[in-house]
Amino acid sequence: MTVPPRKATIHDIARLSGASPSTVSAALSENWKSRRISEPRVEEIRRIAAEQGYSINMQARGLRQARSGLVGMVIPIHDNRFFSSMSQSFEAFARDRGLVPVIASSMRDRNEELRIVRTLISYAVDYLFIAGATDPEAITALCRTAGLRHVFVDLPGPGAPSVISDNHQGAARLTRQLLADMTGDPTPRGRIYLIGGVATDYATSRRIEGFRDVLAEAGHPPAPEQIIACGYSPLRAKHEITALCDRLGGLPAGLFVNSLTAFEGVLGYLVGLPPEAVEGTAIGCYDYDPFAAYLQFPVHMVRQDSHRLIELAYDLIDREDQTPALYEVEPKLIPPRTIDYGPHGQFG
Amino acid sequence: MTVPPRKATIHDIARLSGASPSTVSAALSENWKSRRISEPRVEEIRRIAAEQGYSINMQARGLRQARSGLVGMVIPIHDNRFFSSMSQSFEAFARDRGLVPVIASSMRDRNEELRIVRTLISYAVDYLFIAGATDPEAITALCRTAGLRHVFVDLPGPGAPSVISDNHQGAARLTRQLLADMTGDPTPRGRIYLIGGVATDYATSRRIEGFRDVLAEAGHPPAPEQIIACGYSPLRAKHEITALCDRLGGLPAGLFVNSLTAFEGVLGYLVGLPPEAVEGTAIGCYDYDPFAAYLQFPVHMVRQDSHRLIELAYDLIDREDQTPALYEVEPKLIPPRTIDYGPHGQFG
DNA sequence: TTGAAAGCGCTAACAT
DNA sequence: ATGTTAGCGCTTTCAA
Repeated sequence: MTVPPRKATIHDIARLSGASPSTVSAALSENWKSRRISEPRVEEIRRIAAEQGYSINMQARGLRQARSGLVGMVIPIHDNRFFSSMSQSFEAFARDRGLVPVIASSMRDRNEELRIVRTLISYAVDYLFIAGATDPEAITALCRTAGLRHVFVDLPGPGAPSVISDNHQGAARLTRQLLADMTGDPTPRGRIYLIGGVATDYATSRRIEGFRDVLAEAGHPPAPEQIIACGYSPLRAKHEITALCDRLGGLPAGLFVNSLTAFEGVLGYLVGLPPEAVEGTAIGCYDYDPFAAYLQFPVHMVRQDSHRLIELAYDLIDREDQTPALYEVEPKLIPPRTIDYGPHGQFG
Repeated sequence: MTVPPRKATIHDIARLSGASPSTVSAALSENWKSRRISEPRVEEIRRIAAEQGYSINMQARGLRQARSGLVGMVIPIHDNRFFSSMSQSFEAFARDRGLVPVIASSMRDRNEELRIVRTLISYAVDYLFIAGATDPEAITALCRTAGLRHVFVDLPGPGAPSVISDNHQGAARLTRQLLADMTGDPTPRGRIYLIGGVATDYATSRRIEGFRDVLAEAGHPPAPEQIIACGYSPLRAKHEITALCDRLGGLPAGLFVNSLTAFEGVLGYLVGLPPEAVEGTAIGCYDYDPFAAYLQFPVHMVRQDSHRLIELAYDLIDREDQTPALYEVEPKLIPPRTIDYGPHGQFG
C-alpha cells in the first residue's frame, strides 16, 4: 500500500537499466528499429519499465512532438440517442488510429461551443470534429489561427469539409410516408405540422424545404403556421404541441417531429390523452430511437447513419486537400414497430 | 487566409509587449495579483495576446505543474440512456471546477477498460471516475502506482470510495410493483422472470437479491430458471426471451428486465407478437428511458439518479480521506406512461 | 549500437 | 513591480 514518491520517468528506468534516457525512450516507443538497439537490451528495458509501473507522460511527449494524440469532438448533448451513438463511432475510429477521443457537449450554446473549441485547442488536439455547430464560421476562424484541421458533421460550415445527412431527401421521404398514411381533406386539423428544430439551422432548413416541396407537389403547400420550429427543448415542444392542439381542437392529421428531444416533449403531451385520440394522426420523427419505434401508436422514423457520417469525416480529415466541400449521406426510413440494431448492437 | 507559421507562445507576446515571459505568463493567468503587475500592463498584454490569437499550451503548463486539468471517466458504452445522462452530469460538474472531461467507453471489455485507464494515466488526468467497472481491483492497482485519486460509480470497488444506486431497494420495489400487477397462480407461466445483466456484477447480484427476497417474502421464492442473467447485449436478450417463451408456450406473467439494453432486445421479440399477447404480462425495467415509458403496454421503470451519483462522486474525490467506503443513492420508481424530465430536460 | 545535449512552452523560485 | 533562470519528461539531432 506504499505509494511511490512520484511516478517513474525514463530517467529512473535509465538508471535502473544502465542505459541512457534516449535509449530507454527509443526502446519503449516503436522507433527502436531505427536506432538498432539490441533486442535483449530492449527486452530488459521493457521488463524494468513494467516492473516499475512506468507509463509514459503524454504531456511531455506531446510538448516535444507538438502533437497530443487527442482528437476532439464537440456535440450538442450527450444525452441523446443520435449524438451518443455518434460518440460511440467517433471513439471507435479514434481507437483504430491510436488517438484518444475527447468529447464535449455545448448544450447548443454558442459561447459554450466556442469556449470548448478554445479549450481543445489549448490541449493541442490533433483534429477537431464539430457536430451540430452553432457558429461554424467562428469555429473555423479559431481553428485557422491554431492551424487545426477540422470537419463539420451534421451541420455544415463554409470554412471546412462537412459531412451531413441528406436532410432534404430524408424529410421528403418521411413527409411522403406521412401523407400516404393520412386521410381526409386539408382542413386545418386535416393538415400536417412540422414541430421542433431551429429554422436557421442548416439541417432544419433543409428538412423544412423537403417537407414543403413534398406538400407543394401534392397540391397543399404548407401555411406558415404548419411549421413550428420551436427549438430542441422537450419542454418547449410540449408547450407548443399543447397550444397547437388547443387551437385546432384536437390533434392534427399529421405530425412531423423534427428531433428526438422535441419528440420527448410531444410525448409528454400525448401521454395525457386517451389512447384513441392519437389514432387519427400519422406521426413521424426525424431521428431514430428503438423505444420510440414501439410506442402505443405507429411512428415512422428517420435513422441517420451516424456511423457512416463519422467514418467519412475521418476520411476527409486525412485528405491532403482540406478545401471546404459538402458530403451527404443517405438516411433511412424506418417503418413503425421496427427495431433497427445499429453498429453497436452487439454491446450493451 | 494566411496561416501563421506556428502558434504564438508567451515569448512572442513578451517580445511584442516588451515584457518578460514570466510577466506575460502571470498576466495571462490568474496569479497576477500576487505578482502585482500594473493593471494597464496586464491589459496591454492581454490585448496583444488576443490580437495574436494566443492560446495557452496546456501540455506545457501541465508538464510544469504536474497536473493536466483533465478528469477522466470510463463508462461501459456511450450509446445508452443511463450512461449518456451520466456523461452529461459528469461534464457539467467538471466544468464547474474548471476541469476538462475525458470520457471513454470500455464496451464492457476488461482489457479495453484497463487499456483506457492506462491511457488516461499517461495523459495525467487529475482524477478518474470509473462507472460500471469490470475489474475494479486491477484498476485500483494501476491508480495506486500512479498516485491517482479515483472513485467507482454504479459498480463498487474495494480499493476506493464507491457511489452506487441502492440496487437491492430498487429491485425490491420494482418486484413488489410487478407482483401487485400480476394475477393468477404461480404456475410456470404465472411466474415472474428476471432477464439481463451479469450475475457476477455487484449491481446485478444485489438486484437479484432484492428480487429474490421479495418473492420469498411473498411465499414464492424463485426457481433458478427464473433468473436469466444473460448479459447486456440486446441480441442475446432477444434470443433468451424467445427461448423462454417457446419453453413456456407464451409470455410469463411478469418480466423484470434488468437493463435498457436487454430491454431493447426483449422489445425486438415483443414487436413480433400480436399486441394482445403482451397484455397479461406485468413488465418492469431497471433504468429509465422516456420513450420506453410510453410503449404499447405499461412498463414500470426504475430511474437511477445518475446526476446525484456523479455529484456525490465528485464530493468524495475532494475529501482528504480516500478510505474505501460504499455510498448508496436511492433510485425512484417511475409509473408507466410517465415522462420524467431529468436534470438536462431544458436542453435538447 | 548508443550517449550527450538541446529544447518543446510553461511556471515558480529567486533576483533585483 | 518585473526580469532571469531552471527544469517539468520527453524526443531528436548530432557525435561517437
